[in-house]
Amino acid sequence: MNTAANSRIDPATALLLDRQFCFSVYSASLALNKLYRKLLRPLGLTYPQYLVMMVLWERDGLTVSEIGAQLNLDSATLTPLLKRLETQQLVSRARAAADERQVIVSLTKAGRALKTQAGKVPESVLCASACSVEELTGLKRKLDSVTAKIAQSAAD
Amino acid sequence: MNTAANSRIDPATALLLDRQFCFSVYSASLALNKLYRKLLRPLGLTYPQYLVMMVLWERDGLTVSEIGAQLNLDSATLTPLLKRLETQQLVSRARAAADERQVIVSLTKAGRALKTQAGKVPESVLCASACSVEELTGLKRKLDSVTAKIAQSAAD
DNA sequence: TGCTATTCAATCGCGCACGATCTATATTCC
DNA sequence: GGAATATAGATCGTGCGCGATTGAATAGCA
Repeated sequence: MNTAANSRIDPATALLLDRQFCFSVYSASLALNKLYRKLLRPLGLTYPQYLVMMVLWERDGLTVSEIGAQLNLDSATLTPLLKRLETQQLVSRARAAADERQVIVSLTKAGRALKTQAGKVPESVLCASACSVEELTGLKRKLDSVTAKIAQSAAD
Repeated sequence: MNTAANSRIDPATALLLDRQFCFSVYSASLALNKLYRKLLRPLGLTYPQYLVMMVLWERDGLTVSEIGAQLNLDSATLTPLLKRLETQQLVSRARAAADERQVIVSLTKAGRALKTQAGKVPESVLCASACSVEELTGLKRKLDSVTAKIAQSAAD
């Protein structure tokens, strides 16, 4: 299907072309991170911490694995992050009674309260992008489909 | 222009919408990183190291700042990374005679030789994406334009 | 010329990501 | 019930990113 297109690539320019798309994603990610750093500083959150909080705002009392499944992160990343949120009194962690292997992560009152403060963040980001919701949605869909393919290739 | 669209956003769904686009970029970046980790393992490089090598393959003998300008990275990130490349004997670092503040980064013979080995990487990534060059180019262009806006907002 | 301001790289501290390993609990199957 | 297996989290080591600071070299200017 795209074999014709692929096979026509000049190896010399490929080292540039390749850099362009992947590097774009890489740069976009770093730029977003910087923007979020600025926007989230008042809340005392990093972007990954904000992601975890969003997951919990949507549904409280999840296990570490359940959070990880939504964010594609494993316990090696989440455990320390959750401990930091716990130190900030935004969440509490407790072993599940039914299955002592699991740790249930729950929002504290302060954690729930933070949701209100976070309300302005999405609008700020949207505004910073100078894009319409439709544009971003379209871009997201395409990006997601590429990510799915990439993730599959990375897996095996 | 998109003010109308922006002002119509329901704050409750915004916390989801927002996550969708930015989270897509974030996830794409992590997924690409994992793919590159696999592809670059034989070369002994990480993705950021590979980026630096690509910059040098294109033009050798740059200063740390010049490399940083192309990759949007500063010396706090690059200095340790370059030291690791130096340890691997892929680059050498030397203070510039003309301006002792600058450090010139040069490819070693092994560093230059690595370019050949890296030749297959871009094709592998393109293949993994299951996209045509045209699709990726289009996606890149849109992403870059958003990134430029985001970076500007993050700056001030 | 001398003094200040700027620039460049290095360093420090912190927080991700993640491959690999470890421990404790739960499940399975005999 | 008990041994083998599987699962959930925690831990360890390494490598980014980056805000903030430092130290050295240069540029600029009175």
